[in-house]
Amino acid sequence: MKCDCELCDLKSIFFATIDANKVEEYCASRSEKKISAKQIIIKQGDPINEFIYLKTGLVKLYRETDTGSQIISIGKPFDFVSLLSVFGDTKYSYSVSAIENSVVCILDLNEVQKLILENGDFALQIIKTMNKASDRILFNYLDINQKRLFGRVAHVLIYFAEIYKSDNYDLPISRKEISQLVGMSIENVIRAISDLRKDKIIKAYGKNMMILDMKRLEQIRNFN
Amino acid sequence: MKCDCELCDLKSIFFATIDANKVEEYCASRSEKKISAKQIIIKQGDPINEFIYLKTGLVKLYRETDTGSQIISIGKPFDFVSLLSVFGDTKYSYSVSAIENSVVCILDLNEVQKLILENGDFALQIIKTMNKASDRILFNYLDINQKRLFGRVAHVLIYFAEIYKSDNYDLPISRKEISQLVGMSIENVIRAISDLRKDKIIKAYGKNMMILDMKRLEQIRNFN
DNA sequence: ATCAGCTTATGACTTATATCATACTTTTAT
DNA sequence: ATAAAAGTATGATATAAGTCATAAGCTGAT
Repeated sequence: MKCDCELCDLKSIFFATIDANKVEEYCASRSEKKISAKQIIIKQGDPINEFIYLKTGLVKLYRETDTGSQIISIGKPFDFVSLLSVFGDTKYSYSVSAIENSVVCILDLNEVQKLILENGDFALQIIKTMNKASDRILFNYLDINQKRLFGRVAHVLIYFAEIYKSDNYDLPISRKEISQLVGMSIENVIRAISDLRKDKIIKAYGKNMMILDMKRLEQIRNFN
Repeated sequence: MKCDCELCDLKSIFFATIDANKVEEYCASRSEKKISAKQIIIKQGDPINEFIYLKTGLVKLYRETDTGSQIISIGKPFDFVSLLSVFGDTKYSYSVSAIENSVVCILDLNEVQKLILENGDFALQIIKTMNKASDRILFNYLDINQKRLFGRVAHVLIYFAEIYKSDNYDLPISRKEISQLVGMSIENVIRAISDLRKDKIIKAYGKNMMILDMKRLEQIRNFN
């Protein structure tokens, strides 16, 4: 199997840090797995022995708590989905499931560790990439937490508009999942979406989402 | 300057991964800096060119936002205080200041990077340590966010009891800082502490904090 | 084709938290 | 030593969010 993803961070790191002939070797050792929407990729409590990143699709990182499910982050193509605790723990403390049909690339964790041990350039690049990624998750969380209901919902709607690079897209997650992502009750999330619709800031029909007034939506995100 | 901290993670990593004669070299190249309480160690926006960890004392990692100051985490001895974004960004996106008189160890970031490039064992250990540390910050944050006012305040009081390994300690931070740490208003944090005192779960006089009924406080943390 | 179960939706009501006002205490600066 | 500023404290009130109840619309399994 060849590494043929144009934008793959890991491939970029491979090519930037490993001899060309060895790259093939690593690329060949990886495996690809198709995951259909709603299927689980990583289960909280499972032993960590793979290094997984997302090739195409969309996934959610979440954890089960006494009070329900809490979504930690949405994983986009080329995100390291096994990012959290992959090198720091032996068991996953969170789950990952596909919210769209997805393809993940799977490398043996030992192989990646061996590469880190043997190749300093690779190690440094991995550190940089992971550091950046975990920062993004944390600061995104800190940002959301500063906001109130409407700001949080607006944040999510704009977030997906950026992922899909369009103001008209199909929401990949349910209202309930939005509520788990922003930490508000499902009823209030639905109400907020309804109100935004009534104010003609969005057009929302079921999963279909159309942002009619991005300026105002951004204001709501920034000031609510 | 020698590395003489019994529990220093970095020293442990040095000794576990570097030739004994080279360890001395790295230990010598580091510098120690005394920071008195309330002094700033890292300022949001500053360029990142040092790798800093805490030798003694206590620090807070925080960031300034439109709505005020948000405390991200409390740094304990041997925590990497420049953990976030140190390898992933060029400028600090948060500040660090001492909440007790502290001593930090400072290494040149280039030296650490060189070490990562040259020494795979060192690289892997650093990745593991940092991965673990940033996980702890994120999951602590996720935990707090599941709780309501009383649970959050109880969480903080128990947190410091664990740091000081005692049920009777002086709070290193003000009520206001607790409010910035748990994301609730200062008045309600004060009220919660007052109520816990009235219920004889704690004895709080100014900064002095004495946990009288740890069982109940833990219950409050876990179920509120 | 139909029923069960989930999602979306909305209203009524409750509760948690924020905000405002005020007072007293402690710390800091001059 | 004293004034100013910051921290602690508490009550009253406003507001945001949660919860409960109910219903209509989808979706998936049999």
